[in-house]
Amino acid sequence: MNKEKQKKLEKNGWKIGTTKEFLGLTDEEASYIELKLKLSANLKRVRTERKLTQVELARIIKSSQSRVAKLETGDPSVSLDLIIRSLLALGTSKKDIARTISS
Amino acid sequence: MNKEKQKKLEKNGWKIGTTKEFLGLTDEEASYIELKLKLSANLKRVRTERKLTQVELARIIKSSQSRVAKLETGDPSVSLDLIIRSLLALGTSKKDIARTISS
DNA sequence: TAAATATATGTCATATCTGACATATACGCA
DNA sequence: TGCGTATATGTCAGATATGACATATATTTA
Repeated sequence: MNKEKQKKLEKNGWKIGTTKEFLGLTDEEASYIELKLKLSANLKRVRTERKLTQVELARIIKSSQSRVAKLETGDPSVSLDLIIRSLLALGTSKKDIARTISS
Repeated sequence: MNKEKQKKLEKNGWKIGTTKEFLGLTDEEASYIELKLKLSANLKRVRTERKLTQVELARIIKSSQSRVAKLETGDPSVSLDLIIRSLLALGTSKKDIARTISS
């Protein structure tokens, strides 16, 4: 996949028009990235709601603080698998995950 | 993660009690696997509805027939990322994906 | 303000996922 | 039955994701 495009995408809040057309993403690519970003944002929301630090979450999911940071900032190196597993580890229900996806 | 457990899980239709307790999975593991299996089954459903062969789907997602077979049989070697991307490539909406997840 | 705490970024060796290939099995249908 | 077509399974080299670490940058607290 296209790491560079996604990296760019995550940084520009100043765009004119959609980032999708700016970067020339296909519909699938755009949807996929959008999905990941939504779930990442949700993960951060859930963690902070639970008043956990990134270090604490890292312990729970048996990872590291740096990876949690990457999870939450939508770093292109993180997989949907890890995002979903982290959400599940925090007790997020399937219904909530579904809600986030279709929102 | 635990490939062997999942591999077992996918084969036994004859279990007594839940596979989860039989295999000693944690709640997160069980939910995660269940999620993947649901989405895999959905992918197969969508493909056959569209009257596509595995070879044709493989072309669309730029993969191979064998990987498509693995996608659809819930092989432990396939990621959620690939399942989701395949569904998106077939035009499945986020709403539909969400429905599958919370079903 | 400074120090403490939390989060972000960069890098890397290793683990896991990937497409591709060979080959096996299943399912028609003549 | 055998033959054509579709799907499943096994393997592997190369690609991508991973946890861990160092370190930079925010953010909070005294």
